Amino acid sequence: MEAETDRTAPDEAAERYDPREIERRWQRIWEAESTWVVPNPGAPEFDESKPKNYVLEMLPYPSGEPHVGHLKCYSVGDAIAHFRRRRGYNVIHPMGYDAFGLPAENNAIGTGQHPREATEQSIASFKEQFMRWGISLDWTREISSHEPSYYRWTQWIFLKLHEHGLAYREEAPVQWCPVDATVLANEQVIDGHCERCGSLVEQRKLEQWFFRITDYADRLLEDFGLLESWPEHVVTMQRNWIGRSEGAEVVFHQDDLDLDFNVFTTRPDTLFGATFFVLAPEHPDVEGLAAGTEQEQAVRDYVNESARTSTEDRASEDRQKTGVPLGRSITNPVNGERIPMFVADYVLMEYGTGAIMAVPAHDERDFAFAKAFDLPIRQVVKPADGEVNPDEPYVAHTDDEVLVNSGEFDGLSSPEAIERITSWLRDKDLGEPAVNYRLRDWLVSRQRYWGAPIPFVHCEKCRLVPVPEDQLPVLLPDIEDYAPKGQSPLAAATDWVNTECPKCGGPAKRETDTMDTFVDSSWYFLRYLDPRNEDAPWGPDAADYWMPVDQYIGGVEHAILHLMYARFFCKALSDIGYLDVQEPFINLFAQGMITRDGAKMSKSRGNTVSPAEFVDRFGADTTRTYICFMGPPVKGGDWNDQGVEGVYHFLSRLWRVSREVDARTDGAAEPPESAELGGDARELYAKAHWAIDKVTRDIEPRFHFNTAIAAVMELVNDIYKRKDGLYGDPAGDAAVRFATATAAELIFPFAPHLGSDVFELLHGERVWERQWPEADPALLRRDTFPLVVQVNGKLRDRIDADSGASDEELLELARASEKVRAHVDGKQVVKEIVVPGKLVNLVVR
RNA sequence: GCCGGAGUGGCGGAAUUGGUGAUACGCGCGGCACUCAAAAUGCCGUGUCCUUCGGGACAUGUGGGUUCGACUCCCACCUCCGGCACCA
Repeated sequence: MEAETDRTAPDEAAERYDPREIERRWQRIWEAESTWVVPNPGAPEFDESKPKNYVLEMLPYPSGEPHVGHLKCYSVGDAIAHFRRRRGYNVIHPMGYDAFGLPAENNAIGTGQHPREATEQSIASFKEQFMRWGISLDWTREISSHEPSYYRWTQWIFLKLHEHGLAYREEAPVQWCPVDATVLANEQVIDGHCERCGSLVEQRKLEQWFFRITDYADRLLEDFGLLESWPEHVVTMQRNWIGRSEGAEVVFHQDDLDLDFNVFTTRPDTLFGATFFVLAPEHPDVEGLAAGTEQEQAVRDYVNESARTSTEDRASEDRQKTGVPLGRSITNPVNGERIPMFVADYVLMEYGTGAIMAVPAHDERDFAFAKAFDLPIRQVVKPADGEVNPDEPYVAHTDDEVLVNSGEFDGLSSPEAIERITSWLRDKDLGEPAVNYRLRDWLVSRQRYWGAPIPFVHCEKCRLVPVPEDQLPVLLPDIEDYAPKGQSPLAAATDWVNTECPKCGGPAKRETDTMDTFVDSSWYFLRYLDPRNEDAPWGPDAADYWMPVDQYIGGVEHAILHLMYARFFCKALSDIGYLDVQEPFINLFAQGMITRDGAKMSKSRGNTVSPAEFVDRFGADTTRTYICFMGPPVKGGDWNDQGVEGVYHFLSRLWRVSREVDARTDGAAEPPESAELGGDARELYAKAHWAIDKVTRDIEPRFHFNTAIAAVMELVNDIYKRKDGLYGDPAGDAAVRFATATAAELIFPFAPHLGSDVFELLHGERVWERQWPEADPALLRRDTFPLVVQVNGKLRDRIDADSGASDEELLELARASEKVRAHVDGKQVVKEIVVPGKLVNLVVR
C-alpha cells in the first residue's frame, strides 16, 4: 500500500491545491519587493496623486502565540486594506506590540526570566505568525512599546501633560493586596479579590499620579458628533461611563461647628422632601462632627468597619443599608428645618461631594435607608392625577406631576420647579446649577516593574522635579528580584534610584512608579506615522497627512478604556499644539468574539483553537477566508472544523478550475466584448459582473464578508456548470477565462496568496497592482425577469416578463395566467398592485 | 434594576429601502458517476406535513395589530447574549 501511494504521489501533488508552496512563494515576493511599504509625504517614492487612508487594527499584547481573535481582527483589517488600496487609496497599514504589562512580570516572579526576554520571544512568535498569515503590513513602521526609542516619547508626552497641568500627583485610595504586599491595577482586581493570590483586596491611601481626563468629559461627549461610524453600543457605553448628570449644588449649614456642607442633587425640586442628611464614611468632617457627642464611639467603629469592607461588598446589590447617626443635625436651606445627620456607606466619597441630602419619598436608596432606620418620609411630588403607593418611592419626574408640601413652589411641575428652586437658591447664595460626572481622573501610576518609568525625581530641596526632555529616556534598569514588596520593584535598584536633582544638582531619588500600559497604547497610532524620528514623537507633516485613522478595528472589550484614553490623548495633544485632529478614530469596527462549542475559548475549558495548527493544515488563505465566512464579522461565531474544510474545498475548486481553464483556453487576457456573447457565454460573463457588484457592495460599506465570499462561491459554481459547453469557442473561452480571473480578483482581499496566484496564471499581472474591477451596469440589467404574480398576497405563478414592460402589460400577463385564473375566476378583482420589475398582486373578493 | 443586541432548516448563516417562490452560500446528510475498492473529485437531491405527483397546506421565539403584501413596521410577552449597576 505504502509503495503504491508513493508511486502516485508526485503526479497527484501536481493536481492538488498546495497552499504551503503558493503562500510561501507570494510571501517571499511581497517581502523582497517591499510591496506593502508606504512612504510618507516628502519621501522620493511618495505618490501624491492618491488620497490617503489609514487602516489600523488594535495592536496585540504579545503573550505566547496569537489566538483566533487576533487572526480575525487582522484578517478583517487586511481585507479592508487590500480593498482600499485597489480602490486607489494610499493605504498605511502598520503593526506593533503593546509590550509592557503584568503577565510578563508575573511570569518573571515565578521563573526569574526577565520580562523583556519573555516578551521579545512572544513578539518573535507573533511576527512569524503574521508573516505566515500573509497580512499586508508595512513592516518598516513596526514598533514596540517596551523599546526605549518608543517609551522615551511616552515619557515625553507625560512631561507635556504635566507642563500643561494635565498630569498631577495626589494622595488617593488604591487597591492593595495584603498577601502580595503590593498595589494592584484595577484590571488585576477580580470581584474584589487579587487576581494572583485570590486574597481580599483592601483600600490604602498612597500618593499616585493622575491624568486630568475629567477636564475633557464634556468634549469627550460632544465630539461623538465628529465620528462617522462607530457602533451605537460603544458610544452608549462610553456615555454611561462618563455619566454626566445635571442638577444643582446646594449648601446646607451646620450650626454647631459652623460648617457649610455642599451636596449635589439632580432633583432640586425635591429639596423640601429632605428629611435627613448623609455623609460618606470617608468624609473628612465625620470625625469632627461626632466628636463630643454620645455617638462618637459608634461613629468611629462604623468608619473603621467600612474601611475594612471591600468596595465590592459595599456595592453588592441586596445588602441591607447600614449607617449610624452622627448625633448632629443640619439645616435645610429652603425651609430652615433641622434634619438629623448620618454616616452611611451607601454614600460614596468619590462621587459628588461625599455628602447627600436624603429624600426618601423620591429616591430608592434613601427610601430603603429611611425604612431601615424608621425615618420620616415626606412626599413633595405627586402625579397630577392620582395617588402614590406609599410602599415604594415615587421617582418619575415629568410634566404630569406637581409639587406639594413645598411652600411657595407648590403646584409647579417637576421640570419647572427644578429651574425655579435652583434660581431661588442662587439668588440667596445657597446653591447653583451644577454638573457632575461618574468619570474620575485616570490613575496612571503602577507600583510595578515592567512599564515605562515615570520621568520625575524627588529632590529634598526642590521636591518633585520633571526629568528634562534632553535626558529622556529614563531607562528601565535591569533588576534581580521582581517580587512585590509594598513598593515598586524598581525601588530596589538603588544605583538607579539615587540620582541628582536636575534643578539644584543635589541628591535626589527617582520616581519608582511606572505607567499604566494604557498610556503606551494611547498614542501608538501616532508613532507609526514617523517611527524612526529621533527628534520628536512624530513629524507634523506625517501626522497632518495620515491622521485621523480612517478605519479602526478591534475587539469590543476595549470599547471604554482604551478607546476613551486614546480620544483624550488626541484632544490633549491637539490642545498642546502637536496635533491637528480632535478624534483619532473616525470609523470604528468592533468585531464579535469567536467561540467554540458555544463557549468562550479558554485554556481551562480546553476549547481553544490554535490558528497555527489550521494554517499548517489548510493554509493561511483557507483559515482567513473561513473566519470571514463564518458570519458577519461584527457578530461572534462558533468555530467549526468542518467549516474550515468547506472553505478549503472551495479554494481548491478555484485553484483546480484555474489550471484547467489555463490549459483549455488561450490567453484571452482582456474581457470579452459583451456584444459578441450569447447563450452560456453571456450568462457566465453576466454572472461575473453580478459577483463584482455584489462583492464590492458587501465589502464596503457593509462589511458583510460572508456574503461577499458566498458570491464568489456562486461564481465558481457557475464556472463549473458552464465551462465544458464553452471551451473551444473563442467567445466562450474568453468568458470562462474572464470569469475565473474575476473570481481570483474578488477573493484576493480574503485569500491574497491564491488570488494572486490564479490571477497571475490567467492574466499575467499582479492582481494588487490593478484597480478593483467595476461591474458593467448593462450586464447587471436583465432583458427579462421572473414576474411574481400573487392573488391576495399569495404567490400563484411566476412568468418571464420583459424588463421594459409597462404596468398594463404586466397586468395583462398576470391575468392571462392559467394558474392565476384558477384563483380569480368567479370573483371580483377589487385592486391591482403592480411593482415594476418585481410583481403583480391581484386582490379579489 | 437600567441600557444595548439577538431569536429563521439538523448546524453556521442569507433575504441591503415593506415587494422575484423565505431558507442564497457553506457544513452535515442521502443518492449517482469514476474506482476492484476506498479516498479524492464531479454531478443530483435535501424546511415540515399531505398528495390522485398536477399540486396543496403550514412554516422566520409566542400572541395580537398595521398593510394588497411583514423575517422586515407597531404593541405585549418569553428566551438568550453583552455592558453598567447604591453615581445622589
